[in-house]
Amino acid sequence: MNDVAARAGVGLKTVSRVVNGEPGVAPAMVERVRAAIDELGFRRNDSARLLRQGRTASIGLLIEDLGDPFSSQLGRAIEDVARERGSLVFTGSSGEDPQLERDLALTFCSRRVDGLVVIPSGDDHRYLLPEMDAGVAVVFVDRPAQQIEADAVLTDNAGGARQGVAHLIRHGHRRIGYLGDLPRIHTAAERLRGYREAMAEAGLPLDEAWIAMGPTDPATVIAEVHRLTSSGGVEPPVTALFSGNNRITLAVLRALAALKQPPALVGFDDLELADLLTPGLSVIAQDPIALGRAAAELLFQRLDGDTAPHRRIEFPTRLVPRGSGERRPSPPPATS
Amino acid sequence: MNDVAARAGVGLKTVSRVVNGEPGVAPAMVERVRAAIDELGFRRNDSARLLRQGRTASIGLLIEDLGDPFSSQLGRAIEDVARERGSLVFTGSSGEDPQLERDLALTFCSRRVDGLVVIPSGDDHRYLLPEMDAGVAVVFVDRPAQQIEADAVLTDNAGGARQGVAHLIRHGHRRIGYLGDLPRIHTAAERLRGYREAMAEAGLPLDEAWIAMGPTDPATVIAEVHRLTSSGGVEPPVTALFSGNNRITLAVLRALAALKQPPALVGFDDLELADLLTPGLSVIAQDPIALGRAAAELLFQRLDGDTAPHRRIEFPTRLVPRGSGERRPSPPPATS
DNA sequence: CTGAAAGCGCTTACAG
DNA sequence: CTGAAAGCGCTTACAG
Repeated sequence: MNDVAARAGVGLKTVSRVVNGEPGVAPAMVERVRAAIDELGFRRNDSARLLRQGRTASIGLLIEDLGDPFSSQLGRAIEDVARERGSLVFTGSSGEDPQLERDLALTFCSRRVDGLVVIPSGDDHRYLLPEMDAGVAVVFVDRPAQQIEADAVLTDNAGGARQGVAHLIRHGHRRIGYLGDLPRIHTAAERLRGYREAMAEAGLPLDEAWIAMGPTDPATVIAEVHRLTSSGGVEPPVTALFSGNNRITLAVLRALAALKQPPALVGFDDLELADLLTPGLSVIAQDPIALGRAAAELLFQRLDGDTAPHRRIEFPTRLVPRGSGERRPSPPPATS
Repeated sequence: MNDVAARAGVGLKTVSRVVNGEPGVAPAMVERVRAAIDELGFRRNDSARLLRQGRTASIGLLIEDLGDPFSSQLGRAIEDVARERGSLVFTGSSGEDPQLERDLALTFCSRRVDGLVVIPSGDDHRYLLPEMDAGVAVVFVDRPAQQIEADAVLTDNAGGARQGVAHLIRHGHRRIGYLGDLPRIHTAAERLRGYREAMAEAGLPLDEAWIAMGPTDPATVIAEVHRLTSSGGVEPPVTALFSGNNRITLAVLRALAALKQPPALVGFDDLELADLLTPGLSVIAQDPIALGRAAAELLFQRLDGDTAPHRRIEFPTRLVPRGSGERRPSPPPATS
């Protein structure tokens, strides 16, 4: 900018005015400055500008894995809102690692992002308190903050699981297996709660052996499916399964493909090809785009000065019956 | 930092030394500065630091749609490399809109990102020349730059399509339909070329009516599938289809689900549930993670000062036979 | 309508 | 081992 001013033979402030389209500059001056800008190929350095203005017009998005469809659709929605608000977004994948989540969050804060949208992995977010006190707006999505009070945009996880399990019960199932993620993950715990509630509401007994909360790698999930559905495992086998997230559902589908009489199945989270399977996959769908939009809008509301108490927004789920969840129970092999 | 210096009763530079862990500070001083930092809750402002250092330790990632699995997996790979290099990444979805691509790219450049990784939508990237001259490193992925010379990391699109179509020919097909994206998109044009080459190599005649390059919304694709495969459309109907990308493949699968005698199908790009369909979906798979890694690594090589001529890296595709592409031709309805 | 001075929060290049 | 001065590229608050 200095160079432009020198070249045009004007003051620095005049260049600044022209660059920012501020009024009150003589047309001849504007012309001279414009020419100098073109000759020098000048472009305003927004980082310097924002440093002086005391904000960065950027937000940080902390997700589990950018490569996961749920996260990336949520991210896209946030990106869109940010653009409407003239903000740029930094993304960072924590890979379900609390330490990495913390490092990334603090790195973003060191860059002085205006705000943070986070799908948390960790179970203690007190490390964010100093940052929030310093004025960084923070909104949690998909899972709430732990150990601190903060805005949260969530799916009704318990309600969704209850809805899915009730659907299976309505189709005649009494022994229903549940495959979920580690219970330390909030969504996993909530969904398990929904399963228990649905069973209790229907007055059905529940055998703890029907519940598998654990690592969700395909091998483990497949082994659990076998334990739940074939003789040699739980006795009598379950006639239906509820799977707690899309990764688990994928593994369950692969396990069921090998069975002659597969149990009924409802999965939490929709999958792209779910309607093209035989039978179609019945799911409890959540809406990552709605979650992302709501989170970003809440964040910008806070940045606009909204200091109302922390909000907790909850989105309902949607049951999508496609076949797999409407299969009737087959009599247990032992009795047939 | 000024406040910390005042509080600790030391010079600004001493605080800077402690904060950055530079050697040569008396232990007692370090202690005093540390204490002041804790009391004030001070955190270094990296944006200011980087402004002084003349770089931003951030790169821009310009993709078509963060919500698309191909883009987001590629993005995740770039994120990982960037983290290894101490860089943060801004993401922006251009939504296949050249104007938006340009706006986003220039916005990133105004923030003075060190480099740009771009999956281009537009057909003229001369707007980037001034930025590249100013020192911004740019690497194109998935599609090459247009009208300018630049580094590019690509998939062997023509080779992949040729491989897929040859696979169909090997299984007895002679009339093969091709459903692709708009030919102005580089990958679409290349894949069509591969189709033509495979047909020519096999000495098969090719009817231009077998080719549908156009909008890829589901309704249009489904209509084209009907035109190609049912009587009343091309005569005689094709016995196999090659679909040019994952979005098209999805629509084709939905159209085929309604047919009693579906044609064989090979799709470009893999899909998550492809192996669970009946029959399994045969695909030409590309590797978004390898593309992303290679692009990011090339970018950082450039940032490290590598000034070798522009490079063009091409990754091979992989044919994954799963059933749909191995179906033999059924005799055309007219002859049966 | 125009511009010189001070400052955003840091680091660089020096001097002591 | 320590720190005062200048500067990164802009804007803010003023004075003319």
